[in-house]
Amino acid sequence: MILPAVRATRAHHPKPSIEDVAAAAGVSTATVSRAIRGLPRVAQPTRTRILEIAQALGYAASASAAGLATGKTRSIGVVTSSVRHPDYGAAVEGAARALRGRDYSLVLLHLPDSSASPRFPRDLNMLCRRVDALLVLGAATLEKDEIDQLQRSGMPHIVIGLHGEQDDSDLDAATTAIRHLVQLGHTDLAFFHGGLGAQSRNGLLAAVREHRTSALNADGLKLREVRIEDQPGAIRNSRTAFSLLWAEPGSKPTAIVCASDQIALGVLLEAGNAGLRIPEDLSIMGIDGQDLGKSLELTTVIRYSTRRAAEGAQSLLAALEGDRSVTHPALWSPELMIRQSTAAPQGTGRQSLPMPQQKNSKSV
Amino acid sequence: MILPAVRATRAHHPKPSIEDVAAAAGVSTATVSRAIRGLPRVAQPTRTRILEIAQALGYAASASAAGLATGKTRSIGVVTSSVRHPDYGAAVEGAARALRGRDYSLVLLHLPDSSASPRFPRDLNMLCRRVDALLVLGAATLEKDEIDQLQRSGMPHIVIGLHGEQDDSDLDAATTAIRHLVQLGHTDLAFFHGGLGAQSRNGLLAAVREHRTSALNADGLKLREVRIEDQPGAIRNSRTAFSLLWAEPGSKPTAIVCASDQIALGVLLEAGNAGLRIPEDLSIMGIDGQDLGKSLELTTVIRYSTRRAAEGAQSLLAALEGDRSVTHPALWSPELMIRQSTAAPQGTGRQSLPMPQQKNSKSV
DNA sequence: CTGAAAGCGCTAACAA
DNA sequence: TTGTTAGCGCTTTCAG
Repeated sequence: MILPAVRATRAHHPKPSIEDVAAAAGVSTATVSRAIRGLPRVAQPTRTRILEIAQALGYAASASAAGLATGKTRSIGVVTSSVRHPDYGAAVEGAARALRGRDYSLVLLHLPDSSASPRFPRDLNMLCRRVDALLVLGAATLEKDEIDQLQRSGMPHIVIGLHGEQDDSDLDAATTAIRHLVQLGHTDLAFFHGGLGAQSRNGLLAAVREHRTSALNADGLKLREVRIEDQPGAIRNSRTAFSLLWAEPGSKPTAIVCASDQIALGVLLEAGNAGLRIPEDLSIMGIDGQDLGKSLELTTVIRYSTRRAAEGAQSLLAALEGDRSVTHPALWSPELMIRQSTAAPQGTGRQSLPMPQQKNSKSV
Repeated sequence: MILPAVRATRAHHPKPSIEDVAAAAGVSTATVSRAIRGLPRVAQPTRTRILEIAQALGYAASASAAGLATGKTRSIGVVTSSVRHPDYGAAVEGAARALRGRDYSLVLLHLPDSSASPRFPRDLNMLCRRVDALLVLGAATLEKDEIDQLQRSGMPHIVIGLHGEQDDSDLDAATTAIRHLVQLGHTDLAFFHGGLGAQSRNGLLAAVREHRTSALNADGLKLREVRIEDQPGAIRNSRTAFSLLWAEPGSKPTAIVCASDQIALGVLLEAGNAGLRIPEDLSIMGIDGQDLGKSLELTTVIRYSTRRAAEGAQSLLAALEGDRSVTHPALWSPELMIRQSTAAPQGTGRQSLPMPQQKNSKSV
C-alpha cells in the first residue's frame, strides 16, 4: 500500500525570482514582467530570449507578489455545500472548465450546512481576501444575510440555483416533465420530490391546471405529491414511499416524476420488485439526471449544471476583465431528454396530444 | 428563473487595510498584526480593543500581502481528475474538512485526463506558486514524469490512491471482498472490474490461491474476471456483461465482486430482471460503496477516501507548520462493511468457515 | 509591551 | 523598446 509520506525533497531549488531571470537575460525586471505576461512594448527577439531563460530556470511569478502589486488575485472562489452530490460536482467541474487555460485558479469553499457556526465572519470573509469574485453553487448554500453581506461587500458574485431548490428553475423543470407526460396521455401522475416551497408548489399546480384545461380538456388530471426525505438515504426513502403508494388501495399513477436520480432509482428498483415493466406499466421521469439517469436510460429534464456553472464563471471573468460588453449568460431552459423510461400509458394508445400552445420543450 | 447577473454593487467599501485598523486603534501596524494573528507580545486590553475595531471595520488581511511577506500562501492545492466521481468528490470533501477552521484555503486543480496538452509547465507550475503543498487525488491523476517534476520541485506533496487503481490498496480491497465471500462458502466467484494492472492481477490470483488451499482446502475455487469499461456507462456496460455471463451455458457464479457502485448497480438491476433474489440466489459485493452502495444495502469494502484525503491534508499542514513530530497518516485498511447483499450460497448452508489465519477484515 | 523601518517579488507609471 | 523608481499591504527584526 502506498505510504503517503510527505515528500519534501529538500531541493536546492529556491524558486527563482524575476530578478534571476532579468539578470540571466541581461534586462530589467520590468521587461521580464512584460515579456512573460505577453504585454506589448517588448522587442520580439528580447521576448523570445526571456521566455527561453524563464523556461530553463523554471520561473513562474509568485502569485502573492503579483497579487499585491495588481490588487488582483486572479482566482475565483467557488462556494458549495457539497462535492459528493453529483449535481454540485458537475457544477464545480463546469467552473473549473471555464477557468482552464485562463490563468485563473479556483478556490473551493466547502460549506456543508448553514447551521454551522457563524460562517461569514470567518470563512467567507477570509475567502474574500483571496479571490476576485465568487461563484455560489446552490441558492440555499448561503443564508439570506450572508448573501446580503456579500452584496454589501462589493465582491462580484453570481448565485447559481441547483437541484431541488425553491426557485423557478426547479418549477420550470417539473413543469416540463409534467408537460411531457401529459402529452403522452397520462392523467394520473405522482411527483416524488424532496420538498417544495409554497411558491413553487403554487406555480406547479397552476401549470398543471393549465394543462388540465387546455391540453386535456378534462378535469381528470391527478397529481399526487410525495415528499421524499433527501440526502442520507434518498434511494431507500424513495423505495419505501413507492411501496407505500403501491400498497394503497385504489388507482395507481401511470407515471412518476422524480426530483432526482436517486429518487428515480428507488422507484425503478421497487417497481421492478412489484413486477412492473418500465415504461409499459409505469413511466418514470427524472430531473437533472446527468450521470445516473443517463446510465439508467431515464427520460429526464436536464438543467445543465455544468454548463450553467461554466457560464457563470465566464461572466465573472468577463466582469473582472472589465469587459462591459458582456452578454449575460444564456439562460439554459430545462430541456427534455427523452430516453427509455417513458411511454404512453397502457391502453391509451394515443402517443401524443396536440400541444396547447406552440410551446415545446425548448420554450422558457 | 434566477437571472445570474453579476452583482458588483459598487460599494464605497474599499477593503480596510491594516493601517486603517492601526490608526483607529491608535497603535502601530505591527501591533495590529500581532494582535490579529494571536501572537504573544501584545497586552490583553490592547489586543481586545484591536480585535473589536478590526471586527467593526470588517478587516481581514490581504492574502497576497501576507503571502508576500511570509513566503507562505496558506493554501494547499488539491489535484484531481474528477469532481463528479463520488470517490473523488468524497476525497475532496475530506481535504476541505481538514482545512476547515485552519485558515487554509483549498485551491482545486481539475486535470480531467492526462492526454491534455503538456500540463505541468502551465497548470501545475502555476499552481505551485499559489500553494504551499499539493494533495494529489488518485495515483493515475498525474503522469509519472509530472510526479518526478513535483518531486524535484521540492514542493511538499502527498499522492492518495483512489478507486480502481493499480496499486496495492486496490488489491487489498479486492482480496478483502473475496475473503468475505469465500468465508461465506462461495466457491464460484466473478470479479467485475474496470481493468487491473498485471501486478494487481497477480497479487489477486495469489491471494485467491492462498484461500483456495488454506481456507477451503479444495481446488474448487473459481474466479472469473470480467472487465467492465468504466466511466461513461459503467452501469450499462455492467448490465450487458452480466447478461452475457448469465447467457453462457454452464455453471454460474454464486457471488460477484464489483469494483464500483456503478458496476454493482448494473448487476443488481440485471439480476433482478433475471429473477434472481439477492442475496439468496446471488451475492453481490461492492468496493468503495460509500453513497450509492449504502443506499443499495450493498455489502462492500470501503476505503474511506474522505478520511484518507483528510489525513493526507492534515499531514501536509503539519509538515508545513514544521511539525517534525508528525505521525504519518494512519493507514486505513480496507474495511468490510456487511450489509444485505451477501449471504452463504444457496444449498451450502454453512454460514462461515474457520478463518485461515487470525486475519480478519481489519488486518493489513 | 510597542513602534520604526526594511523588505517580500512583482507591477506600473514615467523617463530615457 | 527599455530601464528607473515607487509602491502594493503585510510581517518581522530590532530598538525603545
